[in-house]
Amino acid sequence: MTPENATPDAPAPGTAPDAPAPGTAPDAQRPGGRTARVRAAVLRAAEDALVEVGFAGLDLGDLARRAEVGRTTVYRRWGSTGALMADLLADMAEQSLPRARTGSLRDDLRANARLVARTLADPRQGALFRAVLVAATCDEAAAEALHRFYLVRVAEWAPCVADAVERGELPPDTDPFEVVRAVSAPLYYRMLTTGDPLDEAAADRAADAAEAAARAGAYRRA
Amino acid sequence: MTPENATPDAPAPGTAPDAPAPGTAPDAQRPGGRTARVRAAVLRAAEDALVEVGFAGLDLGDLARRAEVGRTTVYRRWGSTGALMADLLADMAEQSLPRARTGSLRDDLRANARLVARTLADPRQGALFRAVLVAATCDEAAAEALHRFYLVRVAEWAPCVADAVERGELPPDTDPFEVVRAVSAPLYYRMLTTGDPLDEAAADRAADAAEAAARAGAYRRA
DNA sequence: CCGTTAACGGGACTCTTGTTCCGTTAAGAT
DNA sequence: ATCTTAACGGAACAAGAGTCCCGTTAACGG
Repeated sequence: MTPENATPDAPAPGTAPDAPAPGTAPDAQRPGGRTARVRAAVLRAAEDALVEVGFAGLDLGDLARRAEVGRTTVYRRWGSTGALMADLLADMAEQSLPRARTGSLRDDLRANARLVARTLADPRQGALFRAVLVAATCDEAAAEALHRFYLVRVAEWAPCVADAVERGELPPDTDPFEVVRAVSAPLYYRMLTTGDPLDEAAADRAADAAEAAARAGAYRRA
Repeated sequence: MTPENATPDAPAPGTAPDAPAPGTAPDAQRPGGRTARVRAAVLRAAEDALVEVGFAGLDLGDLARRAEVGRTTVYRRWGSTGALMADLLADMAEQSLPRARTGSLRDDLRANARLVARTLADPRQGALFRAVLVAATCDEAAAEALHRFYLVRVAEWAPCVADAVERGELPPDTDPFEVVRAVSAPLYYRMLTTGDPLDEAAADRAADAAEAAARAGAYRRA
């Protein structure tokens, strides 16, 4: 993500050397300094470009210019915008913020809802998330990366719900993942299908609705 | 939508004649027979193409070939894929199915949830909806058309909730639109962020959760 | 039925996107 | 320090998307 402090051993996705001869060595090539620097610069440029022109307007040639990298390099290493998005999502998944621990289900869910709403409402982050969602509907690899990304995020917050179950606030067979998803869902739906703003009121309503439904047992397993 | 039985007076969106001279007549040109036929053929072709290659892979030249229409015509009348999607969405908005009237809030909401789930799970309809959502995040005109589309759909089902309020099943100041949206939201969220199937169980859970939250007063106004 | 002109359609043209070729640079091993 | 070669980058090339020009077709008004 960030240019310099990227993990230097970050491996490119499924990439073959220049001439992918049929009998080449299996894997693990040369991920050191320069390669990592190029990757970081391109991913950073991709973020900028996504915010400005969205996924549909993404052009690998333009990316190369922004990242001050050879056009050929970008085409060779990622090949398609979808593959690049998958790589970017893998990078994003490593930056989840830690969940809240207020001790109250209501406040934990509200904290989550407000975080999501703030993220989606933020000009840069919001545009980035929309672009990434778009990419996932266009490219299979990006879709898988996106699913992993949300799995990581939801798993981070699920313990809030599990703790509430433990405390007896919710039915014992409540599915924590479903409750966390129920908090985000209305916010994403609103962003996509209406032009209404994602303010704190909307966030709190989403959290409270999820909590009420969970208490009523709407998210019990099987 | 369908090739032949399209309304013959369907107007193209904001379109100027071949040479948009500054002092031309205001509007309402010549929407008769041929024009309407071309529009229907192109919109139909657009649906097919969206299902096959998605919004990102949409190419106006290819559309012209599919619709057996001059390439120039497509570029002139719509100009961009976004404008074409806006036109397609306006067309789709006229085809809402009527809401359920079971007399029970629970069954009405379940009927709505199952309809949404079936639509999104359908190979053709689902792909079309995903493509349209993508278009809305890429193009301002398409976004507005999409908002109108969902407003129409939600308004069709809102009376189910209003009737339940009338019957005393829900708090009197419940916002019917928000309840209807709460039914769809988890289904869209699931489609986008996980690979899980949209089956009847998921639909029923979405409906029941929305109902429980509504009963608890989570969707009261102000 | 006839005239006017909005709208259509073919073909040439341009500019952008993506690929290929090959020489250059620097990572990693000895 | 030196060698090997993975990975980078420039330039030429091919393919395709979008635009322009201008002749043709068919709505709509009289």
